[in-house]
Amino acid sequence: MNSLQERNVGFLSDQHDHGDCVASALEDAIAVCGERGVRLTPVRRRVLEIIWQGHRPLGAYAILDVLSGEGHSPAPPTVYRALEFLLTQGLVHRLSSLNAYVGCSRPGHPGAGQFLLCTACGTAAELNDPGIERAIERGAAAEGFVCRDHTVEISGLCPHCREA
Amino acid sequence: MNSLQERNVGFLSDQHDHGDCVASALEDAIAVCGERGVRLTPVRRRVLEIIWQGHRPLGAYAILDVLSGEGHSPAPPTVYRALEFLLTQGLVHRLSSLNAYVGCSRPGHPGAGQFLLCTACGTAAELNDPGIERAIERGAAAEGFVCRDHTVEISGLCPHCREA
DNA sequence: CGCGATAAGAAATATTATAACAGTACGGTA
DNA sequence: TACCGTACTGTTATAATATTTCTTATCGCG
Repeated sequence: MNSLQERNVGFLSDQHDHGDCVASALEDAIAVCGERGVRLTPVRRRVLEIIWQGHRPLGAYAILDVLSGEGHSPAPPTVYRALEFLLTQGLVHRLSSLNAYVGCSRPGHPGAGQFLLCTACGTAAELNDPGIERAIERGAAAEGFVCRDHTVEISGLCPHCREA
Repeated sequence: MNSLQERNVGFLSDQHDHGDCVASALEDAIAVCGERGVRLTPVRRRVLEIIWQGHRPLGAYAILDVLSGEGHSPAPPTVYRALEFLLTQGLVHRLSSLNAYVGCSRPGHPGAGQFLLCTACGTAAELNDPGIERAIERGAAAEGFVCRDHTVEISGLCPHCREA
């Protein structure tokens, strides 16, 4: 299995089975939480699964709707708390330009990642590009700025949509 | 005057007078709008001034509050419409990680810019770093992605706050 | 079991943003 | 100048996103 390795969430080679993708994301999450002694409770786990169902970023209320269709009808704080936990553990990312959430391609790893957001089909791909990170670090340092975190969200057309 | 040149909004050499800064931003805006045949109406102009009062990003409702304290009490759409205009004309930027707006350092120029956001004092500095832009373009291209726009918001500590 | 800590439920509300429609001011033209 | 069409603003209502607060339940552990 690919425990704790980088999951492919790019555009170029996503010929994988989607169910597998969710399943392995979940395995990683269980492993990460186990190691850290934090609890991947049913709600948190279910929210993570829902987020991993697609490569499309999901809003908190979209997640809420899915949960509601399943019998539970939790209130917003339940979802936001689950998301906060998942963010803290590095299992999901928040895309602030979309107010939406996606699974993290490197569960449990630190670092922010960069995102390619297709405006046509709505998919998101995560990069962890050292070149971009270096350039940012360098640009910040030139201003005497100490970098703690970054948001890099690139919108445009994915390889599939640019042709259509 | 510095008509249409790049305004310094960095941390390193902001020893300028703040009133001048607002005034010259306004001059630039008037020039840009004049050239383009679009109207910098009183509301739009006032919103732009309010945004330029500080290096701190301002939320739409904060702008609304300032306007309310001045006798007008416009409703939210008035402010959002002014902001939309200013965004379209390249006179302000929106920081999506903060849901807030700042003046653009290169009024009227295309391009997204990158932002250094100090979590301690709340100031924002704009970069237009070709190195970062190249790295992003390159990273996107490697995934076959066509870049249309980008959001780069770096949070951390500015030179003043890192010492304190 | 019983205790302390962590998580979830529930209600209300805050914050950010937009839709829809009515009225007003502006700029061009005759 | 009077008219007309467009662009701008006012107003009301509401949507979408997120948080506060307090209560109740569950978990892990001694």
